[in-house]
Amino acid sequence: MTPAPKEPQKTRELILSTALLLFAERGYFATSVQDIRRSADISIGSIYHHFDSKNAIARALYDDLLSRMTTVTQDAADMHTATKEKCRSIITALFAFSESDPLTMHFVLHARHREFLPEAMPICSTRPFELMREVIIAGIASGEVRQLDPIVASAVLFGGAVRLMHLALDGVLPRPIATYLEEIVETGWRAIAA
Amino acid sequence: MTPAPKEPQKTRELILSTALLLFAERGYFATSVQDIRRSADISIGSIYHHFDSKNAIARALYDDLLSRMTTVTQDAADMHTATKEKCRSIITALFAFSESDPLTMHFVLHARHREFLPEAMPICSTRPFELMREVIIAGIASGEVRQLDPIVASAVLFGGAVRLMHLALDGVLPRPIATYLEEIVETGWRAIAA
DNA sequence: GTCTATAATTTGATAGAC
DNA sequence: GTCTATCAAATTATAGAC
Repeated sequence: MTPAPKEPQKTRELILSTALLLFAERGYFATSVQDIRRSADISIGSIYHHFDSKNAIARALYDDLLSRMTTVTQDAADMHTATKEKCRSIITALFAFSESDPLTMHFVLHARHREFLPEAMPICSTRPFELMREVIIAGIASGEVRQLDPIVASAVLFGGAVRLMHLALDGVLPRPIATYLEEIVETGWRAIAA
Repeated sequence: MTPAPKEPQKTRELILSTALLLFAERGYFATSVQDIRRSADISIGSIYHHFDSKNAIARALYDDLLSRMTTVTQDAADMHTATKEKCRSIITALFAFSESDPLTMHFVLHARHREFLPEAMPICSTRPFELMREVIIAGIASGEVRQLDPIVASAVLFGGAVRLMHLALDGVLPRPIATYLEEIVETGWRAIAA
């Protein structure tokens, strides 16, 4: 049978979504290009037509997810003026993200990006995590947050939330992560509130 | 020149320490048995004499580090009776561990063990992390800790500390991790104290 | 733009001498 | 217990027809 020519953009998307699924499930190194080919039901040639290498697929995924996470975090912070509300909003957005797109969040939180993208910064030095620290620093400046090392304050408040997301993605949370939202925000905030 | 026969235990240790170094540096999949051979300056045959497979090396490392972390955590908790002191003691021990043996801690915190040890539990379900939750649960029962979901309380207190260890291992902490000890314990405790 | 076929390497692992 | 030599399979990537 003749191969049905598909729209080019669709194939590219298919490769990316298939790769994300497999990378999240087994990790980058345990996923071969053959695995992607098989799962997506396309040919090796097609994959290499759209991407230079397996690494380029991971890079495209990484760039995309980082820009999406940055947008989500930035928008969440911009929705409010009070520091506590900014923090709640960010955590809400992250929890929502991790429920609506668990594969992407899994790839963000669990993948050792530097193992296959050597020039990638540690995830905690990327823009979304910087934004969280900036919110805390502004909160300290305005007197809403205690005089703490911003690194410590971030670690407790957002680190606690991130930890919950890890647990959720590992499948060891008894309830949906959204149900922990209020408690984690209130508990974390109590730690750092002025 | 004739190969100098070494004590068997020494070779085994050498293989393990070399593998730990490489696994921590590049990850399990990015490290080949050839890499281990080259780094340890021994032969392939010697490696396969001591271990059945590359996987068996990782398993041995994993079992060892888990039992050491369990001992450290258990001992730290047993040194005190008050919940806050137990928590401080555990975090102190973990920080010390991560400074005295950063490679092992890196392997614990960063490695995606389930990628290469399919039957391994998520790291947060292992004994050391269970112990931390048990301390919190006992603290709630005794009235030292507020009536919180123990998962949330653990995430904020110990998750904050674990987050700092991640930052330290990623090399983005400006000061030695030990200098953050007091602040992270006091801040985390404030979140969950009754 | 998609395909099949295959090249070039590298991988984990084994055999057998010493 | 350590070594060298080697295997079979899998890997990433390319070539070239359609």
